[in-house]
Amino acid sequence: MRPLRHPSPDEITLHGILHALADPTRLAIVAALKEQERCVPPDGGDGINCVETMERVKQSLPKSTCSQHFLILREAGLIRSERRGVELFSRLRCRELNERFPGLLQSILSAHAASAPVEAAPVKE
Amino acid sequence: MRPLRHPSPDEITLHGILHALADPTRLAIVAALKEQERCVPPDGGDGINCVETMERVKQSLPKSTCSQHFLILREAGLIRSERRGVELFSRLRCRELNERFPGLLQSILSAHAASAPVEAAPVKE
DNA sequence: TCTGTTGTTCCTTTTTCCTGAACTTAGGCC
DNA sequence: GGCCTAAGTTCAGGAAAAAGGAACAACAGA
Repeated sequence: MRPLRHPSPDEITLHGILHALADPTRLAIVAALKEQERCVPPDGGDGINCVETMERVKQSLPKSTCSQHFLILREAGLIRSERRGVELFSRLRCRELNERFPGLLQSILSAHAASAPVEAAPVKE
Repeated sequence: MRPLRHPSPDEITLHGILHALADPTRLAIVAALKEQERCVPPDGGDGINCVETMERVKQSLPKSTCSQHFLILREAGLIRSERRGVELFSRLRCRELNERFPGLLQSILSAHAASAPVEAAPVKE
C-alpha cells in the first residue's frame, strides 16, 4: 500500500482541477465534501470515508472505480486524505485551493448547485 | 458540410463546460478569444478564425484536431461560430455564459491567467 | 476554370477510462 | 492466535474517447 501523496499548493494546477471536476461523479463527491464542511465547521471535522461519501452521492460504483476517483481528486490537490484503520477519510482543501485559485472552487460548486438542485427538495406529485 | 449547432443557454451544462476547458489547448483557445474580446469591445468584434486563433495560442496542431476542439467548444456552449466564406469565425458567448453560470468563466480564466502568465512578460536574465 | 486556403469528415492508431478479480490492511469475535 | 469481515488498493483486460493522417468540400481570386 503506497503512501498518500498530496501536492503542495504550488504544485496544484488548473488543468488538474478542471480534469478532476469534469467527471460528474468526482464533482458530486467534491460537492458532498463541501456540504459536510458546511454542516460541521470548522474544517469539516475529520472528513468522511469513501463508503459514506458514495452513499451521500447516491451512486453505487465498483470499489476500484471509487478508489481511482479519490486518487485523482487527491492528486489534483482537491482533497486531503488520511488513513484511519482500514478506512480513508477525506476532506476538501478549501483554504489552500482558495489561496491558489481565488473563487474558482466556489464558482464551480455554485454552478453545480444551480444545475443539480439537492434531491432533498423533490418535485411534488 | 453539416450546419453549425449552438446549444441554447439552458442546454449548456456545467459538465460540458468543465470537460471542454479541461483540455489545455481548448482552455488556451478560450483565453485567446477572451483577450480578443477585451481588445475589441463590444462583443469582441466579428470573432477570429481558426488559423488566427491557433497562431495566438502558439500551437501547431493538425487541422483535424483543431476542428474537433472548436466543435467541442461550440457544443459546450462556450463559443458561437459563423462561417464566412471558407473561414469559421468564433467568439465567446460571454454574456449568455455569465447568465447561466455567474462568475464561472471569469474565475476559470483568472486562474488560467494566474497560472500561465502571458509570454509577453518573460523572465529577464 | 484552375489553384490555393480553410475547414470538415472518415478512419486508424493511440491514449485514457472503467471494472472485475485478487490482494492488503485492520478490527472484531470466538 | 485463527478466522472472518469490511474498506480500500492494485493490476490487467476490454471499452470508450482522443489524436492525427488523408481525402474531401467550399469558397475566393487570378
